[in-house]
Amino acid sequence: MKKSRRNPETVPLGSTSRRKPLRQDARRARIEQIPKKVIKRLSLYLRVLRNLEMNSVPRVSSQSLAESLGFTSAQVRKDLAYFGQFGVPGVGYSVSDLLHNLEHILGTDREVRVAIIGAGNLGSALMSYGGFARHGVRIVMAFDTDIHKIGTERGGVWIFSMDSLEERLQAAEIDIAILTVPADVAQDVADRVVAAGISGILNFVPVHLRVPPHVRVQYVDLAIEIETLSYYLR
Amino acid sequence: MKKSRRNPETVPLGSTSRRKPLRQDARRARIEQIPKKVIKRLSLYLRVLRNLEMNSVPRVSSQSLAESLGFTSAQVRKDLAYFGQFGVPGVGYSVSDLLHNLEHILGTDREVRVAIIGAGNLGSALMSYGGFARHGVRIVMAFDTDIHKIGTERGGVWIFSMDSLEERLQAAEIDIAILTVPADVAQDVADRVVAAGISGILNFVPVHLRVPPHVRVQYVDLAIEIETLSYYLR
DNA sequence: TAGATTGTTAATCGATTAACAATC
DNA sequence: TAGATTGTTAATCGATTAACAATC
Repeated sequence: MKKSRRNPETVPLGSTSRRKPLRQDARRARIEQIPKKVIKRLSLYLRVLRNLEMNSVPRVSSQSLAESLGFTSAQVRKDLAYFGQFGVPGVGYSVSDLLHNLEHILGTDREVRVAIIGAGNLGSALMSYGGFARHGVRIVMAFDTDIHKIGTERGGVWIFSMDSLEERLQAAEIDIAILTVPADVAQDVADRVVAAGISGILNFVPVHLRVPPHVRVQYVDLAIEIETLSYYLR
Repeated sequence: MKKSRRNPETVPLGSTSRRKPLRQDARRARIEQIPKKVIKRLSLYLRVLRNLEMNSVPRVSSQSLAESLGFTSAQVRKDLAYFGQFGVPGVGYSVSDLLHNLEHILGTDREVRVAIIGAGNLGSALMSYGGFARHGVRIVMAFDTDIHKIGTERGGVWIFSMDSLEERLQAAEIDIAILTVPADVAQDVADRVVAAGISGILNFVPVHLRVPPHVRVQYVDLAIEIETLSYYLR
């Protein structure tokens, strides 16, 4: 016997009452380890959906979502299928429904609190960078060793001494640390951040960090991006 | 009959006379399309090799190269095999030989000339960012529309008017454009840059760029990195 | 020589795409 | 109803790893 493809209480497009079963799906999904590539694409879908919502577009198909990012429609549907059923056959997806569902899955429906460690060129540029706010990301504080920077602020973000790192990270309930420190201290700083209970690091330092398995590190290495491009020049 | 695994005129470790056959290999490789992931790892190997050379380490095995980056030794050997034979069985790789070979393959043995389009927070941080120089990357010029910024410099890089974009990119023989402009003009700027003959773009703007097939775009999307991390927080 | 490590093949693993019944 | 589009399975494609003969 074939199992039904949708919950019995079928809900009309635009309703939010499908949210409860989804959470369960999401939890199950998390256990069977979703590929990181899928998560990245989810975040890209979210960006498109936000644009569509801003333009008051009510519905979107996997086809058009895919086209605006250069993917295939099958990939969009497969990615979403990891987490549940969000569309209506023959109709497509409700933009605002899918948007909220994806935000919930990614955890950006609540505030994500980040701290920037190292207020050099890159660090302080990020402090003033406006692109985070609309993704529910809040830069709460920054740290540096330079006595001239400590106690000042940039883009509304205060810079504290590295001496107070652990206690402030904990008190401020920081979720993610952005590392923009010199290469020779990166591992030490990472160790301290992890010891303070942080489990997500965005690392701009060109150094491979050794961290415990529960800690996630995302690398952003500008020189390597350029070097990769360089290969393809003729 | 089995074909010999190495050139007849076997050269001792440390010699550079193996370079000529390599170029041929590299060219063949380029035709049968190397995966981009391989190119990225090549660049990571290069980083480790530079550290080893700085510490006067003469030789390295695929095993130790892999360990310092969290890869497997098989992957290191497989990646290198796309481009030729660089090691000596039972001995390993000459650090300086492999380093120079990889630089040649990636094209960072010659100067890579880049321009930064958009001298906002991020753009001007990159202008002062020191991390590029040791990779043979030279930030030659920057562009902006702000009359107050035009004619000034930052980190030794001059800011020019966007009006002169095409002619200056060409005159200065720019290889790669770094895009740090507002989202709503990103596609327009990309079109102009491409029309000026640029075929490599490093894009910091959270917008999917539509470019001709010969143009390579690398995306660096900070908000998406954070959103991806956010998913993994508990 | 004995031990170590490469380059390469085959086996495995994982991700993408095509295709289509189910559904609106 | 006819047309459109989903969710999902199976087929394809690609990337990683294990294993080992060849080599130093």
